[in-house]
Amino acid sequence: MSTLQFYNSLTREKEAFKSILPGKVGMYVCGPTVSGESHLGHARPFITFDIVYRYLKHLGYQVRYVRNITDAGHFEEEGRESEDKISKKAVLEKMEPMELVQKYTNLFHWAMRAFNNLEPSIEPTATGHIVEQIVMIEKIIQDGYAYVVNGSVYFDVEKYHKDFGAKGMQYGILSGRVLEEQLETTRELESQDEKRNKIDFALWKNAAPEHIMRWQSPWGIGFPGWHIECSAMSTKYLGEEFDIHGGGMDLQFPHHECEIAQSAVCNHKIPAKYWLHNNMITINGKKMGKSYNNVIKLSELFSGTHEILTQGYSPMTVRFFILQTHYRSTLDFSNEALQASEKGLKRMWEAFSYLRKMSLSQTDADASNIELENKVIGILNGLEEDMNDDLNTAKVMAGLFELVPVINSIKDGKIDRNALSSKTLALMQGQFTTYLVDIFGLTDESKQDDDKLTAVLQLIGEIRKDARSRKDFATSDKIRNQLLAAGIQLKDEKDGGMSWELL
RNA sequence: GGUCCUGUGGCCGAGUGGCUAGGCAGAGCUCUGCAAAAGCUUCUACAGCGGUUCGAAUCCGCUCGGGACCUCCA
Repeated sequence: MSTLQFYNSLTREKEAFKSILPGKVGMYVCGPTVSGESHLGHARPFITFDIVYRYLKHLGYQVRYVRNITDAGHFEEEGRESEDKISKKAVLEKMEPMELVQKYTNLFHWAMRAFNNLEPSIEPTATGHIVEQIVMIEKIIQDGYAYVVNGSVYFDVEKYHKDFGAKGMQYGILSGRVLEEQLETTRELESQDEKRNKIDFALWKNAAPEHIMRWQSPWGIGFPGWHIECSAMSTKYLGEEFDIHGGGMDLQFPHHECEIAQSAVCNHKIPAKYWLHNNMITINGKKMGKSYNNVIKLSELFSGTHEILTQGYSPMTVRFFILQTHYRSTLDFSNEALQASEKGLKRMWEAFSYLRKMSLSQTDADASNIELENKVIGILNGLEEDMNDDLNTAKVMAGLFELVPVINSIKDGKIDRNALSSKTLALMQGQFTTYLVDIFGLTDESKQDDDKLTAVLQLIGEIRKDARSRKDFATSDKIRNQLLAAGIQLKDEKDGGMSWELL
């Protein structure tokens, strides 16, 4: 029996996972900023952590999964025009900011459902937790690690680093950055610097009159800084110290580093034990991002309406594509790669469909092919080990694929049904279901055919069968070709039967 | 410029000292009236150079290439 291991960004090594409370896990994952439509890049963390969530549940843990919605505007970098990207776009689109946020939240949820991601236990919004954030900021000010300037509040990174570094919580502990170097290398920013130090970050930002998203605070009217919401909400719902904090690698610095500093001041401890970061999806080797102008929105991805795409890719194809790679590797997007996933998934799913419907004999006869039996059992038992090894979904998938020819050969009669014992066949059914359905969250995407269509096709199938038995291939081919043109593909099975697929 | 990661066959992508990844594509064969599907077989690898070792894709060094973060970002 292997045990679950995670690569912990905090310690930079693989560690055995042990929950703080036996049997219970608290997990916080940074959610989307709903100022725009979700894109392909968003698919990765939310599918990755959906797998983490599903796997922990599979292992029997009771998991509280918190994933926030960032719906409060974040300011841009100091030195640029100070603006809130949500409110800016709201003006452009002539919408209420909350209306805009709601629209993109809905779209995000639509995409998550399409991917068959389980809903988090709690999905808190930043705007719904302004009070908690203000309380936290007040505490940080009280303790002397933040200062107020012109209605804004900034975190004093240098003071924090000096005091908490002595307690083993230095600024840079997560990202491996050395503060002294940061102080030297941080770029010179233009003008109006209210901050004592360039690396200080905002906890609260004074809102200019034209700024639409605004709240009353002890320091005037403004809005929260871009890291405090996660600290406030994770503490509220998971406690001062919880098990897992997840997100994309790009959030490691500064976002998660700042979260640690804020929480450390308030709670005197690093908020999470295990920090998990998924790697990026790249397009032609470049990270996808707003600033690269190569963003494929999820709606475009599914429909194929983007100039990079030669066709649309279904949510399950995308999910499968992501699972075929380890989550800490970069994943390069291309039409070729997605088409490979589409075909691979189809083959896997068809084998699985046959396997799950296979009725097993009740007898306990031994396998007639011991070698094959042992090979199959070896692969099936190895899946858990691969999954426990920092969620090596790619390797699990490879193991399952090795069994596909076995299943198909049984189906085609090329391998005798008795080659494997019923016990092993049952194990195979169980493991395929567990991994593909329960843990990987894959679903059947084949178009549903209704009863009437089934009856019609059965009739047509019989007519065609008669024609074939008379060697009237002109008729049988006409039936097959015309149905294909109508989007129904007929397949003659080995056993003389016929199956069809709606294209 | 600083910090870090990475370079596997036509494409995607596991693997971290000796043992096969896997998917897709290509080729051949089998089955089939034909097709589709499926099965079997098969080809093209570990960026380059040097070192450590009985043995390296895997460890070390250098060279070259790619990327991430340092700024909103999944």
